[in-house]
Amino acid sequence: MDEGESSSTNNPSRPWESYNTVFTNAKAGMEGVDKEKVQRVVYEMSKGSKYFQNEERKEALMKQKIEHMRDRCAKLSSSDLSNYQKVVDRRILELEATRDLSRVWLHVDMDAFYAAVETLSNPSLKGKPMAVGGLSMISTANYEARKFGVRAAMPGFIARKLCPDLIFVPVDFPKYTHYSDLTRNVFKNYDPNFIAGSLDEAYLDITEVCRERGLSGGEIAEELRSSVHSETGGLTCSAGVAANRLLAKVCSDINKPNGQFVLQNDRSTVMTFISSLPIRKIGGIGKVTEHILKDALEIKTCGDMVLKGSLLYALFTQSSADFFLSVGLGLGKTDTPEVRSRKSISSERTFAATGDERLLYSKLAEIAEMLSHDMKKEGLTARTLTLKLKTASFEIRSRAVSLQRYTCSSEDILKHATKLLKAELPVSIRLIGLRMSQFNEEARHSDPSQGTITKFIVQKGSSRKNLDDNDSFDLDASKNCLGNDEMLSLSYASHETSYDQLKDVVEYEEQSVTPEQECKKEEERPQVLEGDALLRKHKESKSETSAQNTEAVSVFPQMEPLLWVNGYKCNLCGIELPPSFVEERQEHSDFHLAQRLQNEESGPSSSTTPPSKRRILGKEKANSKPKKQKPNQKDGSKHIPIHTFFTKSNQNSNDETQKK
DNA sequence: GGGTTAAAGGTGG
DNA sequence: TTCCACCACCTTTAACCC
Repeated sequence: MDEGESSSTNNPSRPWESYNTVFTNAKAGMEGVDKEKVQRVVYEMSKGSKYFQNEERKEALMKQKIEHMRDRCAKLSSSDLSNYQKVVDRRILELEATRDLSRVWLHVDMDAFYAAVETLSNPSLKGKPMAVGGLSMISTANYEARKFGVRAAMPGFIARKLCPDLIFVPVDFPKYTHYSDLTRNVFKNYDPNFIAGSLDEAYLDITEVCRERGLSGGEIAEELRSSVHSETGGLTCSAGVAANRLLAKVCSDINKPNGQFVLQNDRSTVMTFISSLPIRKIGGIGKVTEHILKDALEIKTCGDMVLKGSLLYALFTQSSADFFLSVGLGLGKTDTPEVRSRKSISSERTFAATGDERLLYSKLAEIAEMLSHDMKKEGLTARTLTLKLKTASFEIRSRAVSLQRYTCSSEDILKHATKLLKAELPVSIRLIGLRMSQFNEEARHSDPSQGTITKFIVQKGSSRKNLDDNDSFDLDASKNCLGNDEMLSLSYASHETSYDQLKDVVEYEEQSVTPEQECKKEEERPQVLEGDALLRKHKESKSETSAQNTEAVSVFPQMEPLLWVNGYKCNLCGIELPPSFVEERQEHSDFHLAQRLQNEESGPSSSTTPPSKRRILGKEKANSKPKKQKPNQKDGSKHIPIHTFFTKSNQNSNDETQKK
């Protein structure tokens, strides 16, 4: 048994054979590669590194998982299995009933897209091995480079070892976006509602086009590919045509590059095709799942998934088993889904591993700034912040917190990210990432293409209703920045974030501000301008010249002065506007004036007084103390659950058999 | 008990 | 000589809340 498994042939003289790298797998474009050489080079260059050690750790974990699954498998009685088989039989009938062979789907995939675009704009690269990316990581390699075993997601230094003449070209996203747009212009002629998977691939429902023009799916694919070639000035793509998207995607890979494959829409053709297809060809089945299915259940082809359905339903969750079974039947999505909007936005950076807290905090500040910038660009506010860390030993940690308000301000992000990071120290880190999720859906549809945030505020400010709506983007943006007293110290620090300031913020908060207090403070604040320490300070020193770090650019009569802190940040709402944005600054001043006038006109109880919604939000999280006290992970004995992904909890499996 | 949140992990481009 | 990215999606589990 298991002769074919590299993981189980442990030949001490050829240790690389057991190193499970993803760089020699069954993906396209690697035919004729000396796989053993690639494997050996990758192994030699990786051996002993921290990365390698982590890979070994993960490998061991996976083996444990497989062992665990084998155990459970062995414990299944024949009556368990026959019960599960009944479940499978029923599910097969249900799934068969959903089979739709009436649609024609086409999957287009550009060939070595980034590399091809670079060659187009620099023809001297033609015929030479080339990779887009850098020494740390490459994004794409052209087909000349692939002959050496160089491929996407391979570290550049290994790629150069495999192919010493490899030419590195830096990534140029705007260029790829331009060419991607050209291809999409072609796609929409065939399906205006096509689904863009990424810059270089798309799914098209060509059912109607085929019918209207009396052409086959294959003929349409030929025409489309030729059109892409001419419209882009020479880029080639591959296509797959089949009854659903899952199959079409598999098919587009078959005759890559610059080819296509058509799978006829009849059940027996589909079943023949799928039954012998290696499971790894299916999108969603990666290295780990492949390994588990092969080594624990001896499932190698999609056909095996149907044959061993009872095991799948016994050992995996319902949704995983359903997925596997539908794959085995050659089923896939045939509808055109609603336009999906993003669920999260993130930014992360890798750097030389360090445990230096100052350095880490300053990296964190940079990333918070980048993330905030991206969010503002897209007009997004969100309320769940996740800190991601990769330790020097490549262990990934994530820590999340849900905030009381939607925000996109770098100060808010940094404040909470700092708290999360602080709890992890001391630790040596090589990557920090920040992600924001749980978007404010009401605000996200606002037009992010506006010139400035100020303009946006002014526009919306013309409507009282909008002004009073606490969930609208404008007020959130300003209130977020007005938030808490302690945040002001951050505002000052934001240009040049100082470790000591950050530290103070965190310590101050922990000592004196509970979430409940934060809520209360918000409710007590009758209007935007009050309850703010900095403002009070300004009131006291109204007649004096501005403080050292501030610059008065506009003073309204009978009103607190509008100051630009550090020369660029509004002290009333925290919005950032460089001095050169003269017009925008004037508009911004007008906005605050208008708001003040409105407040005076309608009395202190109206306008921006927090209504019920905000209170609910506050209440929701009023007791959001650290929910669980995670076991201390700094002692090196970090617990990692073994039977997590995909596996059902052990003790339930028998009960469930009974139930069914 | 059902819904929500946090944490971890897999996948793909 | 150097020594493995960045981003977004999804699923699962456990803990917690009402």
